[in-house]
Amino acid sequence: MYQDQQPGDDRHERQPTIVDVANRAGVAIGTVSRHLNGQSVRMSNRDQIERAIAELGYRRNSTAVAMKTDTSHIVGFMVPSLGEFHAGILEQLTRKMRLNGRAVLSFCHDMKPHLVREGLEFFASHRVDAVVMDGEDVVRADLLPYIEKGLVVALYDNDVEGIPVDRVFVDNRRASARAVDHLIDLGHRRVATIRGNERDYAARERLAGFRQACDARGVVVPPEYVVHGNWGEIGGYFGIRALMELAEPPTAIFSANYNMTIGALTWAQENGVVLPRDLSLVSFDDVPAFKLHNPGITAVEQPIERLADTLSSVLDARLADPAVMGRREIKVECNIILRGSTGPVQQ
Amino acid sequence: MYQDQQPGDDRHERQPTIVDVANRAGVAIGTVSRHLNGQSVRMSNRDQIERAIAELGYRRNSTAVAMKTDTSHIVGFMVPSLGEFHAGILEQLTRKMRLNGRAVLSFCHDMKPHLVREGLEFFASHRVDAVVMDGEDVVRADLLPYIEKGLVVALYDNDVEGIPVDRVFVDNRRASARAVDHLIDLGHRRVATIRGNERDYAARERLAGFRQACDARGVVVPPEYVVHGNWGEIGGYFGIRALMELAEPPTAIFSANYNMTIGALTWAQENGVVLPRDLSLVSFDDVPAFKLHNPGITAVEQPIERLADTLSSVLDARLADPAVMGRREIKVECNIILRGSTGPVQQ
DNA sequence: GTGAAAGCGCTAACAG
DNA sequence: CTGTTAGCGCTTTCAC
Repeated sequence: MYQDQQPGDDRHERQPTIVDVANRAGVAIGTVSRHLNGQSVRMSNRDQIERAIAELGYRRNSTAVAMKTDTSHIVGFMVPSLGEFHAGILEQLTRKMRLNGRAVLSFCHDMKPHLVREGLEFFASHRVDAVVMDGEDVVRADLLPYIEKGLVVALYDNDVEGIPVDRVFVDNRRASARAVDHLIDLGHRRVATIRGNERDYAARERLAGFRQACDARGVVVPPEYVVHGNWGEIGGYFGIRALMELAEPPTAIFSANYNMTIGALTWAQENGVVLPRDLSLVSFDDVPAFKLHNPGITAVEQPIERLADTLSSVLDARLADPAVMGRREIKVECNIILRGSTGPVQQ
Repeated sequence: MYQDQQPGDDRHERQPTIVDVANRAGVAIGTVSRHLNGQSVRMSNRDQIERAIAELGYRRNSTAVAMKTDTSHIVGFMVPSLGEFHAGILEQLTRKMRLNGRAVLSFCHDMKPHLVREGLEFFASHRVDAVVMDGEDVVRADLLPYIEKGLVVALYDNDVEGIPVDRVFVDNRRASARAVDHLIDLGHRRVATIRGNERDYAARERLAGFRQACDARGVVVPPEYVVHGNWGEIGGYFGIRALMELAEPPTAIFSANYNMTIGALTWAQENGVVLPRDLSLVSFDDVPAFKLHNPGITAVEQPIERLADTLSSVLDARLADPAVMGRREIKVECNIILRGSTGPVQQ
């Protein structure tokens, strides 16, 4: 049934182990292990070991290490999907983690509860050192038991309240307020927003920022100036339409994310609304397409690299000593990139 | 120095193991293991085991399994960076792999040889089932030893010739030829290209497609109509400039990737070149920004989902039986998305 | 079917 | 410093 095990067979010939190295170097495996882990070893032995390793082509079996030490040097990354923002975070996270010898295992849950469970289960059973995730609402119920079992998790982008984890967010509220301030500075008084899904923390914060800026400057916002875009492109498309078909349409719009902005732009283009003459538009999230667009889109830029940096240092600290410090919540600031889509109010 | 180990301490209380389950269920660990692996077990035992698992909150330790079986159910994914294309592949790959209980571990090598070595080393030592990677030229030298040691790898996007691995590409040549055909159909005779880095297989193929289409239609391509864009945005920017400042500038350009197209578009915008009146432009790679651009950019769409699908079935087959089948090279077709950036030649 | 037992490759005591 | 040894949690013989 099975092929004969010819010597020199194409199948894996057993990889050399620490035992082989020890034998060849004429020392005990303990010594090899110590050397491998950077502890000091008599110099002559060190050379012997190095030599044996090179000759054998020995490569440490990290699964064995993981099993023994209960740390895998892998961190899990769980997101709904890998659009520009999350992909950017993943890329930077990968870079940062690599400095501590860790790699990132990714999982997309597509907003489906059974998939978040499956992913969490995978992570936990593979003993990832930690998991970083977008705090979608769908994860709340499932997350808690893992955390109680000792899983280290860090949330970003979105919050799930009431669970004891570290958090790294952008200062959604402040950045939104500043973006809206910019609109008001330009003389706009009829300013509207296309908002994200209300069950998301980020959406609530961005809306709060919008309101805060308007209130502070005495700009009143009629209820019909707040439309739901539900984070998506079509939401943006119909959102702007609802706004522009009002008897008294806004002269400026704050769109709470990239996708909705794309939708809004599409509608504007189709309907001959020219920016910034007929309408000023500012978007949360900056993406390459906005720079290229004519006119360029004024946008709130999330500092992806800093987010990933922060995430990774929070995790490093937490992993170095899981118990010592209280839960942290860090907010990082955004930049506002001024481009041509916003201009003085006309009239 | 250390905290007292209070019972109920916040630190990990030892997770239940298969032994605990066996004890609680009153069977031997072998029986539990068999049940866990889907082999048949006496029904009464099955129930006992299930029960014990539930009560204990037992979770299989995949690192132990990995060590024992020498398969981790993890596949490595190595790319230079996570731009739109690679991120898309990763996302789909994640989805596909999940169906077979695998997850994807990613690593960005930033085109630095020492990082590709580090990544490969990480993958190998963690005993990934396979690695899928963009066949960048930088990996060639390092890859071979791993393959000889039995590492399963699949290449996509770009080739590294002369190594025994599976390959999944887009039909770069054919797709390019079709895109250029479209230009010629529109009456263009002065057609130029901004090409990618010549050490890359994809760049060579796309150029070959360009040439092939021109030759077939009797369109002669003067040497100065082939400019090097080196895959990047600035390459595209200066590439189009070189072309348009020619005494006899082209009336149509085929840009060999997304980044160079962005650069070209930027220059065109800055210099009052309006598409498609003054110039027709077709790009390899389709990205969201192209749909939004005014006019929309005619582009070759790489079928990301199909690529990932194919990659994952090739790997499934290979992993099911590493020896049985010869190396495979699969080419998948692209779609050409016609938009407003290409039009009949003017004059 | 099942239980007992032998490891997988490694780390971390432990005694020297 | 070093060698020896006891496991980590699991799969997989091997008898029964």
